[in-house]
Amino acid sequence: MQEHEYDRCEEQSIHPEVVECVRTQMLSSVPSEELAQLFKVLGDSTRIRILDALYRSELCVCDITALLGMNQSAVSHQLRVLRDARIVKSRKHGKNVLYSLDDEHISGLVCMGSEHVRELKG
Amino acid sequence: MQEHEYDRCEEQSIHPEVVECVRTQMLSSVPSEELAQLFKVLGDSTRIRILDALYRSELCVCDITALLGMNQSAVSHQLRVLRDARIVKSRKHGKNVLYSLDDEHISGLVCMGSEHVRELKG
DNA sequence: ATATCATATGAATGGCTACTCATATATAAA
DNA sequence: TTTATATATGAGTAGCCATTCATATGATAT
Repeated sequence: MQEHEYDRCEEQSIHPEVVECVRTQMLSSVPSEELAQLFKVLGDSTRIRILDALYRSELCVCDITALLGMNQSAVSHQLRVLRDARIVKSRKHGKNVLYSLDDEHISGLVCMGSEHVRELKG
Repeated sequence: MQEHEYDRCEEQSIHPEVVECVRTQMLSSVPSEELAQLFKVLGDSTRIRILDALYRSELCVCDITALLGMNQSAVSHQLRVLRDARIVKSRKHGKNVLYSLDDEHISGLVCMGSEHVRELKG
């Protein structure tokens, strides 16, 4: 995250040197589609609430359903999205399926995101 | 993130005590709608690419447009989304408008997210 | 085996959103 | 002032996605 003096702007509409420099760095960098996919999965309040709950305890589907006051089918669909993204994992226990967070990065992301949100208001 | 022994599951479909306990903690917790909104903004590859570029240098709109090889209008629309979420900020410089990241949390989120993505493949 | 309970899933749908096109605004240059 | 350039924005549209409904699967108990 360097500083740039923008005296170059005066002459041309674009600044090919800067653009080329940044382009080079970007190429070896973020796989944007997959990263966006991860954030997309986190970008739904139902899924955030599920993660918020699972952060506090391993829970079965009907518990989550009760917690959120939602349709069981809707919850299962969202759990599938979270499972596919390997954000949560599940294990069978009798008739129940118990869900829990699969990765420490995720709680980190949620914490850091919450901080950002908190600061925007404060 | 406590452990739970799930012997309770046998008798009833739901476990009211656990649910109530988790519910209490959740109430004083994440404002899920706003947090989801933040992640939703990050959940688009065009916007991720813009952030990836701005992480490396302050850039004007036409530079970003050239970098992404996209319609200028599309870029401006996405910059607006990022600006509204206070993820990027802008300043005028002659005819140009220079954009840069507004918040350190964001680069942190992108880094942590990238790590998650990287581990899923590795 | 049958009934019941917990979870998963396919199809249908309404709402949202990223992009395009056309155009407006704003700044600078001639 | 006129012209050109940079950016912003409103309307329109196509594609995506969260939820619901109906149903399937799978496990336990009777």
